[in-house]
Amino acid sequence: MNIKEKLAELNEKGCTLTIQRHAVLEYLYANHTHPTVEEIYYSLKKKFSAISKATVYNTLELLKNYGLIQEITIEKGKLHFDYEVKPHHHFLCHRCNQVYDVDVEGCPLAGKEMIDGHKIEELRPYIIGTCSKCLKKKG
Amino acid sequence: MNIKEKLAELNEKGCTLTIQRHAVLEYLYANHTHPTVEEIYYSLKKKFSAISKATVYNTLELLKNYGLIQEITIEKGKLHFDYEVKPHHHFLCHRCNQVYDVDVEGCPLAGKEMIDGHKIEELRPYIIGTCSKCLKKKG
DNA sequence: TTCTTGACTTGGAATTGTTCTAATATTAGA
DNA sequence: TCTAATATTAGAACAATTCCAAGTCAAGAA
Repeated sequence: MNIKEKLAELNEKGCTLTIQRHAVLEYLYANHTHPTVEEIYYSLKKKFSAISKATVYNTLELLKNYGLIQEITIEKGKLHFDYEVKPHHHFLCHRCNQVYDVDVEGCPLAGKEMIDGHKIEELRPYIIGTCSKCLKKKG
Repeated sequence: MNIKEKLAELNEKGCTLTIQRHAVLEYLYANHTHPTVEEIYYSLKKKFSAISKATVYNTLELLKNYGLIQEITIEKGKLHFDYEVKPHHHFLCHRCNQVYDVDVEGCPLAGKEMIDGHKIEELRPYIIGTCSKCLKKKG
């Protein structure tokens, strides 16, 4: 889903499209690197020096609740965010703390609505390890 | 793996078996409810009134590094721990914040060592939703 | 056993990440 | 343009975790 579609959806659903909200969504659209809240905040500060951390948190929460972005809890103690909401695996390198997308086919949970009597609402398939770049450094 | 085997493994590897470390491992062995650090700390306080939070954190980190327990980052902002280290899915209910084990067969990552050039060291397959108990409450 | 050294634990301070709050600013509709 | 509702701001408050210095304990040497 491109950014115009997401903005249109927000608009349709009656969400006020402030410049800050636009900026946060735009930032995630331009940076598919799974940034942390801190990274988003400091990057936006460069353009909108008055933007507040609370606004960044509120906006991320709002976009998440509209189903337009994805929250990632792969790294302990801090949140990452992803523009892409289609279910896909995330890989965290415990050396450089970079989060990568990885493609895994054949997940048995795909499309499932219930498991053990619990209602499935979101999949968060995470993998921890050492990324290709850090493997090379090792030598 | 039962607790005696884990204690033996610690001993073999030259890890000092203090009463605090024993207590933390014992607590996880007796409570397969995926407790948070806070829950572990306050439960142990009842028996060992002098135990410090730092020791609980240090011990959990140590046991994790020995591969004897598992850290769970399913809930934002806080850690849960699991005595069981065999890969299995965890389900977080976003209403009651309870973490459940769920059984999912046929994970395509099982046994895999590499993905996209990254070295896989740990799988963290998480699912978010509403648990069976909370689904009943809803009505 | 006593001594010594290194490892472990403690309590509290410091740090980090997130949420809350009250005041101000902006928006959309009348 | 006015009004009421909503959004943003700055900083305080809060929660989870890590750090630190001091004291304690454990294992091996004498």
